[in-house]
Amino acid sequence: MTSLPVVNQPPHRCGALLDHVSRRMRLRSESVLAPLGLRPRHLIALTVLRDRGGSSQQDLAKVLEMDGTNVVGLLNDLETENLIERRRSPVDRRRHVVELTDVGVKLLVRAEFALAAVENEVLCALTDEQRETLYELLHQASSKTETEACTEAVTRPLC
Amino acid sequence: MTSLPVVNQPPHRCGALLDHVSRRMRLRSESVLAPLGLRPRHLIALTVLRDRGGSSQQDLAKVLEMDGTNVVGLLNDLETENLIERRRSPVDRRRHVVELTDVGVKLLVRAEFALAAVENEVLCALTDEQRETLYELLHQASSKTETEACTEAVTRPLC
DNA sequence: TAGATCGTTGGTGTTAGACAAACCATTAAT
DNA sequence: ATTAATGGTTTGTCTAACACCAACGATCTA
Repeated sequence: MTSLPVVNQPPHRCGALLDHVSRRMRLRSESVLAPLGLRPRHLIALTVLRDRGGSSQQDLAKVLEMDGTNVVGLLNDLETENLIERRRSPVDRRRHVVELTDVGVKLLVRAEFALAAVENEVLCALTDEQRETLYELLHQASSKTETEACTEAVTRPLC
Repeated sequence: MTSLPVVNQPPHRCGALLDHVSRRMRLRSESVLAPLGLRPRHLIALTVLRDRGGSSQQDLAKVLEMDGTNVVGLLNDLETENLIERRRSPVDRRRHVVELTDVGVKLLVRAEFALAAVENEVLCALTDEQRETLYELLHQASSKTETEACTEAVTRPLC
C-alpha cells in the first residue's frame, strides 16, 4: 500500500478542460472568422476535409459526428462560396465525393493565419513547443475514430 | 536568412482540431453524465471551481467566458443539488464566494471515473502517456487567462 | 422488379447562450 | 447623507446549432 502505481491515482480526465479551452478558443475565433465569411464549424469541416482528402458525405457525417441532414446544409454553405466541390463518385453514382477546391485551401490557410492571434491569446500559458505538441496530439486523436479503428468500415473505395 | 525560424512554417492552428475533438468528447459525455444529473457544462464549472478554489461569480463568469446571468442559472442548478455553496464574502458582502461542497467533490470524482470509458473511446489513438501530456497541456492552458496574466486584475482578496 | 442506400429538401423541437431591463443589497465617492 | 457604482438575481426575448422525422429522386443490389 505504500506506493500505488499511477493507475490508481485520481484519474485525469481531459473532457472538461478540453471543452473549456475549446470554448474559449471558439468564442474568440468567431469574430476573426466572420470577415472571411466563415463560422467555426465551417473551419472544422474544411480542416477535416483537408486532413482526410475526398470523403463521401456519409463518411463526413460520421467523422464530424453530425446528422447527415445537417451536413448537407454545412456543405451547401461551403459550396456556394466555392470552397468545396461535390463530384459524383464514378464507382457509385449515388455518392458525392467532397473535396476542397483551390479557393478552399487558400481560404483555409488565410483563416489559420488570422487565427494566430486568437491562439496566441488563448494558449498564452503555453510555449511554442507545447503548442506544437498540443497540435500533434489533437491531430493524432482526431485522425482515428474508435469505430473506424475497430470496424475499419469507413474506408471504402471512392474513386 | 538561410534558416528561417519555426515562425514561418505553415501555421499549425489547433483551433479547429480542438473544437472537433472536444465536440466528439462532449457528445459522448452527455449520455454518461446524464445518470449523474449533470450536463457537460456543469462538469466544466465544477472542474474549474475545483481548480481555482473559491471564486466570486463574476470571476467565474470571466473564466468561463459566459454571461453573468447565465452563470447564475448554472450555479443555481449546482446549488440545488448541493454540489456547490454560495457564501457571502466577509470583505464585500455583495459578493458570493462559490465553493465546491464535499458532495460536489465526490460527484466530480465519480463523474470523472465514469468518463474514463468515453475518453478511452475518443482518445483511442493516443497512448496513456500522451493522454497525460494532453491533460497537462490543457490544464496549463486553462489555468491562466490572457487578461488575467496581463492585467492581473482578477485576483482580489475574497476572504 | 423490389428493396436498400446516398443525398437532398423542408419541417419541428430542443438547448445553450447572448443580451436587455429591472430589482435589491451593499459599497464607495462626494 | 446623498448619490453613484457594483455584485448578484430574476425574467424575458432572441438566435444558432443542432437532432430528428418524413418524403423524394437517383442509383445500386438482389
